[in-house]
Amino acid sequence: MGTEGEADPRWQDQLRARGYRLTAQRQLVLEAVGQLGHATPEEIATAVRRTASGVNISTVYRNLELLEALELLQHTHLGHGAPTYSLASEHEHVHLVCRDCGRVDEAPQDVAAPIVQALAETRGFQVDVGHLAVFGRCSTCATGSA
Amino acid sequence: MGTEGEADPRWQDQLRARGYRLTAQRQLVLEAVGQLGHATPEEIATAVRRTASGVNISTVYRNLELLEALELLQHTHLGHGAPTYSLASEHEHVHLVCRDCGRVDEAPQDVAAPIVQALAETRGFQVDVGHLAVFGRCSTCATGSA
DNA sequence: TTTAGTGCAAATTTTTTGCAAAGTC
DNA sequence: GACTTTGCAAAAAATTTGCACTAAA
Repeated sequence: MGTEGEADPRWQDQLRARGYRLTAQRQLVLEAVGQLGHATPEEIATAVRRTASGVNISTVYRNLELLEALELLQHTHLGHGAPTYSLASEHEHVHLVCRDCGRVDEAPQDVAAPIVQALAETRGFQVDVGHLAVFGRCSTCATGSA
Repeated sequence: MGTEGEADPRWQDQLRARGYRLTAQRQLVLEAVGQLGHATPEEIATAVRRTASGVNISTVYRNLELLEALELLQHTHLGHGAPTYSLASEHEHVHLVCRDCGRVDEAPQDVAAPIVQALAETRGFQVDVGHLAVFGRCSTCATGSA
């Protein structure tokens, strides 16, 4: 593992190869997602604006959609209505969402191997591990109460 | 397994015991959720209105919230922004969401047993199996294309 | 009768869209 | 220069809230 919060350096070529253009906003959105980890569009917009003021929220939305279509990003529904985005290259893990404190932790994808295999064998269902969100209570909250 | 689309018959007492009242709208919402399976607030409202015209969407929202607080219902985030509700008593299964056709299938919770155990042991994380949504491609979509 | 619940309409919040101006290739 | 992308403002969706009225207990 060497990539921490960094997207595949060739993403700019991927963009151009498909006729899209490289813009500052796009770079910033991708960077912000890489740095933030799991972030909602709103959070991403805020982060982006810390660098370049005046980047519009709709631009963030449009770029998140584009970057996801290019498979540079992926989104998962972790909390309530808020979708959270992260780099596709970092998505090879399982999300652990604590329903009490709301914190999002990560676990290596091999913990999911048994369920992946079981579903593939019994029903031919191909699990997208990067999208796997597991809800429950983290150790901190579990020991704290009940 | 005997309960299909039916809530615990004592739910009315549970309501009253906590000082809430039994209303037609509440009954209808609970029934609709039981019949629909995985349904968004909008779908539930539509279903309810087939029986009693004129039930307001905000009433549906308020009752979903209440019934969930009473643990008669539970919601999960399966698709995009839409939370889907189902009876708590039927929630003892894993949701399989196909990212191509969008269909939601169910698998018995034991397929999740290994991951539940692994997370409990390695990190003390208590998985809420009823909330587990697994994304991927169903057998139909998987064989159809690539 | 007392207090909770409903309907309705208005306010929020979140996301999308149209279009002229600015930017990239 | 041609064609994308952006910013802005307005439009849509999706939820939530305030309040007078209705209804359950």
